[in-house]
Amino acid sequence: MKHPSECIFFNLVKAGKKASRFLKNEVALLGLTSIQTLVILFLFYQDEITSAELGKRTELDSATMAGVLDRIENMGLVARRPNHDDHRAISVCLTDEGQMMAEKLWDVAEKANTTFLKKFSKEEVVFLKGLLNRL
Amino acid sequence: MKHPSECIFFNLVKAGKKASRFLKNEVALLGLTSIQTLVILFLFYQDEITSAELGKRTELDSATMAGVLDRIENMGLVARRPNHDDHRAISVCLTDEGQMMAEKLWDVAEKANTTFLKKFSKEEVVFLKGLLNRL
DNA sequence: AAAAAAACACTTGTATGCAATTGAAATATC
DNA sequence: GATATTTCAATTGCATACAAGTGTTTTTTT
Repeated sequence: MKHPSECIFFNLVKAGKKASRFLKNEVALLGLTSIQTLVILFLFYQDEITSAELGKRTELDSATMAGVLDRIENMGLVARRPNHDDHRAISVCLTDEGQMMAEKLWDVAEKANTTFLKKFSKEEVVFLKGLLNRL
Repeated sequence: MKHPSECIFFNLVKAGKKASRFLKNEVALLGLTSIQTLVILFLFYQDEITSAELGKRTELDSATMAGVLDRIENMGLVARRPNHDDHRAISVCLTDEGQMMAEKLWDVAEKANTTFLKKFSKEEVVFLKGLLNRL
């Protein structure tokens, strides 16, 4: 390593920030952040899961998840419901408003993916995602 | 996009977090975070630069930079010195203690890079870095 | 030279990111 | 069946991330 800019940790953190900023700008009109968007997209794919399960899928720990849920719950997009199978757990559910928001977010996210990856060929995208998933 | 886990923003944010956590664990013994480490490595490569210049190189905005510098300055690793060419600016300099720390950090970072990328061939690493830099 | 615009470092406020801890409930062990 | 361990959701404390704004100094424009 001859220069810190060759450090893989720097490269990956930088790329993550760039991605987060880009998505944030795309969803800013809807009043959400990039992380709130990702949480809602995962709920849109599968609803009524526990906070722990949602945390595993989105890669958010329970401390961060609590805050994110507080905020999107206050916006009326999700609801915390008691879980009858396990009294320690909660079920996180999209409200009707949350469902409508999720549909909009899905469209925005798909377009943003395309725009963000415009310069890359399909093969490059597949290769990039494959490498990232192996980290 | 059939599943939110295919979203490039999710992939990149996740990879950035994984990288940050890995480096953080490697440098934890030295009492530093991953971002503090990267800032010191950039200073080790070129010392006595302004906060703005350091921010450009490390991709930290001035608000974040102020906090990071406060902390590593309190540890005695860097010093803020007046800039005689531009009275608005400051010069950020490694102290003697900071120099010694930087040498240790460089070694740790090099080893961590190797460990983190163990599964990947040289060609894959070059390709990955190339793709990340084009984002 | 005077006025306007830009750059520099910093602060504030809000949103993650994460280690460590808490209290309650479920599971494992004995 | 009583006890120990684990799991769940949440909180606290500290470290980024970043938009917006401040006061000071420099540069540009007129």
